[in-house]
Amino acid sequence: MSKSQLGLTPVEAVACCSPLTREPMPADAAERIAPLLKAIADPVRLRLLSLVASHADGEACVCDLNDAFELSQPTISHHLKVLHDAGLLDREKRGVWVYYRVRAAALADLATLLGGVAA
Amino acid sequence: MSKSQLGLTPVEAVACCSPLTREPMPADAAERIAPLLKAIADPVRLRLLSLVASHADGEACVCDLNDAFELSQPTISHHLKVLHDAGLLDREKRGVWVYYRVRAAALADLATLLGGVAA
DNA sequence: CCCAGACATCGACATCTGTCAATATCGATG
DNA sequence: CATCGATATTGACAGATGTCGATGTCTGGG
Repeated sequence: MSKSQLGLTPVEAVACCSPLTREPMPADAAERIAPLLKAIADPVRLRLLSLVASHADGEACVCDLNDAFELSQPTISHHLKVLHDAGLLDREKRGVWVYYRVRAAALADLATLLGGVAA
Repeated sequence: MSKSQLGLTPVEAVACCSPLTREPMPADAAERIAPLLKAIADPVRLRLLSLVASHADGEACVCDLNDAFELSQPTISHHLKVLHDAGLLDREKRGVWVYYRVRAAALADLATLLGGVAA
């Protein structure tokens, strides 16, 4: 609970604090952005993103991705799903194989946003 | 386990895959970066970072930060510790009060790195 | 020297997360 | 249509994470 609800007069606001020079990130924006960051805040998923982006034509099939890690196939599939659900990877099935592609715009937006916080 | 350990000759490499056009992020880099992303992948910590950066002189005292959330003081203290341990916030005690300041360079590095993944 | 206030640490708890083995689904092929 | 290979889904489990109340540690003032 905030001190301002204790019936103090405004004048009693303590002197330790500096004023705001701009509006901080609103709570709803933070709630919207945090899941995207959670999606990439894992070493395996970071490498998956980078690996997909490093393939010719910007796309990679799952069999390539599986072989790049010492992890079970379901685990890689799970990480790909997390990235896809977050909107960071596009998914396309062609015949037996599934190809993933990086949504560059989404990543770029995140990068811009981070730069903006530091300003 | 990778297919290449099953005794297949190299020629049998399946045809579903496209080649790499650049080196993907190395595992050790991913292990180093992921903790930084984990640190900011939380709505409260995102708002804390933004709130500190939005204060005059780029610093804010904890009392200001506590009042901005409907969370207990230990919880805010915990989040500040996470950000500080990650190297994203500097901490300075002046008298009774503690002031936090954003390490802009660290955030900028992260932003650059994200932009680089999409490339 | 003791007290009050600012902040951190501790211990506990519910929830979320990463991982695997087992199994299901789906498309090509004989 | 029976089967095989490529991916996805499910269920289970250990460990990490966010939150709180209680308590500890400083620092300045009486």
